Formats: sequence, structure tokens, C-alpha cells
Amino acid sequence: MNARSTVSLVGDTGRGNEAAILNAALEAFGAKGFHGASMRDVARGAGTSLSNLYNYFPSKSRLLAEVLRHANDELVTRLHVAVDEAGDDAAPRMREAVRAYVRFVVDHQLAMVVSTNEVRYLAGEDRERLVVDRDATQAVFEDIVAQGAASGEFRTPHPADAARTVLSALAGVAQWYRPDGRLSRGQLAEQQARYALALLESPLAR
Amino acid sequence: MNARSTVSLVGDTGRGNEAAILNAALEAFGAKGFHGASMRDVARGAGTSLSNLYNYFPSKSRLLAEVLRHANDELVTRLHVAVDEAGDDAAPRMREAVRAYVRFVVDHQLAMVVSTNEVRYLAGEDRERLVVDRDATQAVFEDIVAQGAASGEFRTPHPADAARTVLSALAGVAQWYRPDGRLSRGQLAEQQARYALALLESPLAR
Amino acid sequence: MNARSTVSLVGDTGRGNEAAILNAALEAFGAKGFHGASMRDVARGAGTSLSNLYNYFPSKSRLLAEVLRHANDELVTRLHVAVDEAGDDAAPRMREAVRAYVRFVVDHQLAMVVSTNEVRYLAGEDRERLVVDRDATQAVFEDIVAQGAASGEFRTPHPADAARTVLSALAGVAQWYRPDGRLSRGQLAEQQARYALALLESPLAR
Amino acid sequence: MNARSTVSLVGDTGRGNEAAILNAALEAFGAKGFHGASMRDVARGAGTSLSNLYNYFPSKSRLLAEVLRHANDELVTRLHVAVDEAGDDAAPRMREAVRAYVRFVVDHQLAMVVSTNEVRYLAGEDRERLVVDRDATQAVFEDIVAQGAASGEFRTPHPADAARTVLSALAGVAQWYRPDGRLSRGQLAEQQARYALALLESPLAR
DNA sequence: GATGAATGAGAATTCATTCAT
DNA sequence: TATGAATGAATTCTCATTCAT
Repeated sequence: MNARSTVSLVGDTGRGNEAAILNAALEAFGAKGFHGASMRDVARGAGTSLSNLYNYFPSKSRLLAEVLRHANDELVTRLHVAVDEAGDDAAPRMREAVRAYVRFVVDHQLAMVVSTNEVRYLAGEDRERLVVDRDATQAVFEDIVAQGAASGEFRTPHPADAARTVLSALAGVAQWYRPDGRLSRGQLAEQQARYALALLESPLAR
Repeated sequence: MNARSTVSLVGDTGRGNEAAILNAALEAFGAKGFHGASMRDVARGAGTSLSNLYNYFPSKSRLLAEVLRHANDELVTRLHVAVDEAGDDAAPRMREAVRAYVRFVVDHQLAMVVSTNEVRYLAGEDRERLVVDRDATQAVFEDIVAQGAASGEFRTPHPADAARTVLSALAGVAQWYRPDGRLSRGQLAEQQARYALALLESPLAR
Repeated sequence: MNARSTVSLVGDTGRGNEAAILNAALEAFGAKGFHGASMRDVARGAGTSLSNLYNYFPSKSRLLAEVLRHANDELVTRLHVAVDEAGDDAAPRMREAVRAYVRFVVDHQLAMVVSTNEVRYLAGEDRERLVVDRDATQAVFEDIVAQGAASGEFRTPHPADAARTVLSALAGVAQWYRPDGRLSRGQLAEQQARYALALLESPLAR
Repeated sequence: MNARSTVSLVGDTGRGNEAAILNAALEAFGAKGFHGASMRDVARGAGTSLSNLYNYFPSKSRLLAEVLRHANDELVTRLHVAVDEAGDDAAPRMREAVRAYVRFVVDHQLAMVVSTNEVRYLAGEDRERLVVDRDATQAVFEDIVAQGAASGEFRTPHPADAARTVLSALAGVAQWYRPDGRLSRGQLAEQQARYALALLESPLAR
């Protein structure tokens, strides 16, 4: 069984409609983009009134910021867990990082798409906080590539550039993935892991 | 000297302000996104009046469509020229395709960014026409990978998936590239070519 | 004393500014026509902001539709009441119908004028609903004429055509009536009743 | 054969596109109303350019004025001809006047509809000139009714009021007439003549 | 927390009209 | 006479946000 319906990004936060609003915002921003979606769209999706939105979030921008924060937190957490459990060698660590990333895309594709497409509309502190989160994700991959380059497991030069390229390839997955596609979640993860290791010129890549 | 200021995508079309409007639209959509940019922004950028825009394009959507058409036409043309001149073997053909793509990104980064981020706001016929153009780009890479897989030059299985992944990596370049960056245009192209060939498991990849 | 200032068509609806907006719309459409009047005109007349109009009516068309619906509802109601109280014979029933119609014109001339001149700008469901209402008015007159033709009270052939002609004559009243005119409300009604009965070739017409 | 396609109101005026523009304006104003129709609509209908319209008519208002003048001129002329040929007695004169009016409606329904619905948008001199024409039409009917009332042919009191009512009934014809209707042009004229004479309480009314 | 009403700014688009050619 | 390009004002409608309840 391939299909796996995307699950709400945010679970109950113990604060009334907050989770419903965040999830509705994710859906609205995903469907129409930040500027294309209106607060009315979000309210409708959350099943509450327009003005009640402002009891939870002071502005549309902050709403977007919170949505993206939830998405990135979850991704970073999953990456760290996966890598920590992968032992000490670079290749298996990279393999697990890719797997975790792909699984996140499959579970929360919309969150990834919105995260990619709408960050640009953040400004000020919100933007900075997001950049930090982004960098944390990037750092996970960079560290592994650097480690592998040092140990000889990866023969690619310029670890940072290579890591960035691996991440670009992974980000692409969120753009084209369809839950009813040919590959299962596991197969997709396996495939991307192979691409990544090959790109990094790991002799272990099958 | 690395920096190479991005050049206007559209040259004089022989019809009054048309080129100025298209270029201003590209800039506006690039800076603020399709919904974030207003027709006033475009008019201001083109140095004409708001209402005059509508003597050239019947709607904001069609304006976006034309911008994207110009961008994709140019890219597809460049790809075909590059590949045609690259001889018969898959690896050099892929290398030239990647180089041409990267050069286009460097010359017209904004066009690539807008093309990637704003296609989703097209609808109806405009969208379909764009999809056709997109598929043409993808086909160039797929054909090369398939040829290389058949000849043994590339050992990666699933040529279509691999081609798509290469393109994702390339699309990423447009998102982070800065003209004042560390790598020259040529170095950047070279690097991406190496990543692509490695990813495709070409034994020739250094 | 003849003059009788036209009274607001719509009384308080229990929903904020709704009645004020409907009455302002009636006045604006009456003064400048549907396309000649702007939503700004309506807002100004209703003493509210332009955008607030859209909290009550989703579009200018729907606003027109509601205005016309109120007008026609009132007319049809008055006609039915008048006819029901007029006994069983066709001639007095026709006389009362005409009287009621004329009284409505005098009380709500603007509503009648707008109703006549602007229906054409309705479309879709709104138009259909209005046509139904219109037909109800026409049916009142047709039924009476048909009854009178059957009983011999009216000697005109083609009851439907004759009824339509009577209604045309009555509709004309709304176009030229001025409250400060020569005839009182009662005299005007009497006169029109005489014309109608004569047209229908009733021997009772004096 | 009933159907009789409405014929262009204005024939060649010996001045380039003038007739085409006037007829296109009639059609546009008829279809969408004065304010609902744009000069672009008129230009399209006339097969010429927007700006060329202004070589013939200095403004939209004047264009409307000219259209209405042509329509009313033709109607008044037809009425005078018909009445002059009808002998000296009031009843046959009225009959011929009604016939001529109905024939005009059938031949140029659109002109009548526009004439009725859009006069209100004229202002200043244009309006005054139209009112004069209107009054000429009304005078034709009033004179006949007055003559008949004096001679005893019509027993209705208040000749001016009665004449106005007859005209209202006739104006109604333009609003509902359809060329593919049940009645032929002749039958329609006959029927309306009967209604008019009956309304006027002429003993000769059959 | 929750709501409905309210608002000013701004959106895309259309308009009648002008002008240089 | 004819045109295409241009424009400023106005159009309908939507927006994010506020506020009294």
C-alpha cells in the first residue's frame, strides 16, 4: 500500500483553535500562496470567524512565521534523531538523513512546499529565526559531507557545495511527489539515498 | 571578475513599450511574487501608466504567462543548441546540457526564479502551454540519460527519475546563486556537471 | 393637499444598515440608472463606507436584485389583498386591482420606475426570480380579464393580450407621475380604472 | 410569414462610416444600456477604430443624442404621413396613427426601446431637442383625441390624459414584442387600434 | 475566546477621451 | 478620415485589520 494521506502538521496545542488555524493556514498558503490566500480563506478553513484569528496571531505575517516554524522544527528534530541513531560512519549517516528527509516530505509535503515557496515573504525577526532553522538543516548535511570527505568515504571536493546540491535535489522531491505515485515511501527514500551517495562520489554507492 | 549583471530577458519587440513591460513584470514578480506585485509596480518599472499596460496585455495573468513563455523559450533553445553541438556520446552531451542550463541561470537568474516559483499561478491554456515547454526541457535531460543508460555510459537505473533529480539540483542553483559569489560562471557550470555525472554513476566522472 | 412624499420602500430589517443601503440603492439606481450609479453613490446615500456595502450584499447585481425583490413583493401583496377584498365580479375586481396598482405607484414611484427600467441588468437566477414575480403580477390581471371575458362582463377578445395592454398603460403612470400634479391619488386611480374598463369593453365603464 | 428582421435605422448618410456607427451605437445601447455600453463596443460593432468614432461624434452623449434624433424623426414623420392620409374624422385618424406607431415598433423595435429607456441620460440642449420631438409625437395623439372629444366621436373626458394613456399602452408594445410572436404585424396593429378606440370610448370600436 | 460590523487602503480592470502620425 | 498608443479618473470588489459587544 503506497498511498499515505498527509497528516496535519500541528497537533492540538492545548489552546482552543490554535492547531486548526495553523493547519488551515498551511493549507491556504499551500493552495494559493501567501499573498494569494486571504485571512478569510484561513478562517473558513479553520471553521472560525475572521476576527477570531487575531486572538491567536497578531498578523498574517506572524501566522505564516508560526506555520513555518512548526514545519522546520519537526524536520530538524527528525533529522537529528535519524542521524544520531545511524552510528559513526558518514555514508550510513547520510543515508539515514536522506531517508528522514524523504519521509518528512511524504508525511508533510504541503509543509515542505510552503516552507520552500513562502519563506521569502517573511521579514524582520521572523525571517531571521527561519534562516537559523534552515541553517540547522543545512548544517546536518554539511557536517556529514565534511566528515565523509575527511575520512575518505566521499571523494567529492567542496563539501559545502556538494551538501547544498544534495539538499536541492531533496527539495525537488516535495515539488513533484504524488502520494499515488509509482514508488513507495521506502523505495523513494532508498532511491534518493543512492543519488546522494553517488553524487558525493562515495565508493559504497551501489 | 565574477559579477555579471543579469541582462534583460526580452529585447525590443518592435511594439512600443512591450519589452519594457515584460522586463518590468519579470522584475516585479521576481521581487514580490505574482500576487505580491501589483500592476502599478509593473507600470512604474516600465515607465508607463497603469492603464497603458492593458493595451499590451489583457490581464495580469496573461502578462505572467508571456514572461514565462519568453523565459522558457530561451532556455529550451539554448539547451537544444548546446546538446546538438556536443557530439554523440551521452556523457559529453549531459555535460553540455548542464553547462548551458547553468549559464542560463547566471544570465537570467530572475527569469529562472520566477519561472520556478510562479508557474503555479497560471491557469487554463496558459498553464498547459507552459507545461509543454517544461516537458521539453525535461525531455532533453531524460533523453540523454536514457541514451547513456542504454550505452552503459551511465550505470544509474530508472533514467527518468535520475534525470528529474539532476534537474532538481540544477533548479536549486537559481535559488541560491549570487553573482558576486565565490565561483565564476565557468567553475559553477563545471561543478554542476561533475555532480550530475556522478549522480548518474558515470565512470567518467572525475 | 396632493403632494405625498414617497416613503422608504424598505423598513428596518433588524440587521444594521441593511434597510438604509437598500433604500439608498433604490434612490441611486433611480436617479442614475444601474450602470450610471456607483457603489460609492449608494454608500454615500446610506451613510456608510463603500466597503461595508459588501458585508450586506455580495455584489452590485445582488443589491439590485434585492431592491427589485422588495419592490415586487410589496406590489404583489397589495394586489392580492385588494382583489381578494373586491368580491366575485370581474369589473369591481379589476377596478380594485387598478386602484391598488396606482396607489403603489404613488407611494413608491421610484421603486416602480427602477423596477421597470433596470430589470434588464439582472442575470441568471436573480433574473429568473424576478420574472416569476413579474408573472405573478401579470397573472392577477390576466385572471380577472379571463373571468370577465367568460362571464360576459368584458367583451374584449384575447384576454391575455388585453391584460398586458392594461398593464402597459399602468406602467406608464410611473414614468410621468409627479406628486404635485393636477390629480389627487384617488382621482388618478379612478381615471385609470375607467381607462382599463373601457379598454376591456366593459359595458359598466362610465 | 410573420418574422420581419428589424432593419437598420439609419441608411447611408454620405459620410463614410457615419451610418455604421449610428447603427452600432443603437445596437450597443439597446443591448447594454447607455452606461453599460462602451465606446469600444460601438467601435467594434461599427467595424472601425475607437478613436475614429470621435471624428464623427464629439462625445458619447452626442452619439446617443444623434441616435435618438434619427429614431424620433422617423417616427414623427411616419405618424404625420399616416394621419394626413386618413381623412378628417377622428376615429380613422386615430386608427391610422396607432397603425403607423405599431409598424414603426415592429420595423425598428430597438430604436423604440432605446428611445424609451435612454432619453434620461441626455442633458442640456440634447435633452431639450428630444423633448420637443417627444412632444410632437404626443401632440399628434392629443390633437386627434381632442378633435374626437369635441366632435363626440370619443366620449372620454380629459383628452390629454387619455392620449397619454394610449401612448403608454403603445410604448409597452416595444418592450414585449418579439418578431416570431403569434400575431402578424397587421394583426398587432389592428388589435392595438381596437384597444385605443375602446379606451377612448369610441362607439365605433368593434 | 468569539463574533459581526466596520473601515481605509489598495487591488485589477475599464472608461471616455486625446494626440501624434 | 483613420489609427494605435497613451492617460487620468473612476469602477467594482477584496484586503488586513480593528473594535464594541
